[in-house]
Amino acid sequence: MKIATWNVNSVKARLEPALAWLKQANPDVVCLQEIKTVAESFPREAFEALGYNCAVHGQKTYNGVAILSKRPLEDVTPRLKGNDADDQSRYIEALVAGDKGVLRIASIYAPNGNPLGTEKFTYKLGWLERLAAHARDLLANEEPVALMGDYNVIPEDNDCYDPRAWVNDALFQPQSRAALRKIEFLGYTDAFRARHGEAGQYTFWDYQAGSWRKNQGIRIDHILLSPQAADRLGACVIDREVREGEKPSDHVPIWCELDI
DNA sequence: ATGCCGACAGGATGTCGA
Repeated sequence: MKIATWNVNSVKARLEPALAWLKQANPDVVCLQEIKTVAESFPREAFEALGYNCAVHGQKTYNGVAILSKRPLEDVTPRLKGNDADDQSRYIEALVAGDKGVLRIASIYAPNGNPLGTEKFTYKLGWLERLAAHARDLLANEEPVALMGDYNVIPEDNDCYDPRAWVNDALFQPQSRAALRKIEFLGYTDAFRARHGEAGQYTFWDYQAGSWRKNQGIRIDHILLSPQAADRLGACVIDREVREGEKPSDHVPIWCELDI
């Protein structure tokens, strides 16, 4: 099956480009982030017309995540456990069947965390800690799992155009990178890095300062696979040409093939 | 220096993103 993730930066503002990309890329499952709308206003019919079922954990104005799937979505679980007071919609998980097995898949929108020295950064680190705890619990099931989305973490120096430009940014702090690395050390595989060693492969380019034109991007959208999923990994590709289209998101889709 | 751009809510312009 082909699974993808894309921070669309408003599903309503991105509806036409999203539908065009879905028709062309034809993924079986898509995780969306920053849909910026409540479930009642999610443009469900437009996606259903392309054959997708929709699981939505929405929020007004900010955040919001969803999973689209051609096969039915079972065991749909919104919210990341570990803090009942957290009312930001940043996580939804579901179970989806493939031809050869079942995949547990999560759409993740980790907090940005800027500026440093504020509760926003503390919240980011706490959220990633909760994600790691949940990721660890999922490993006990020994099933294929894909935790995919906008982690808001630049893993390595070669995942940004200039490390010096990011040293004071929450996305590049040692604590943020350690939080992502902790999930990998549990046994999860960065699908893109498993298939590509080259530097300068980005999933986000800021709208400002001509970042896209100058290819000054960062790689912050990640597909993390449990061992049972990583064993079935095929290609992993960043659809960077989507950034060239009309009214683009500042993120582009990234997808992989799983033999499931 | 910390805007530049874009989306949102609301009906001007402040907040947020990364």
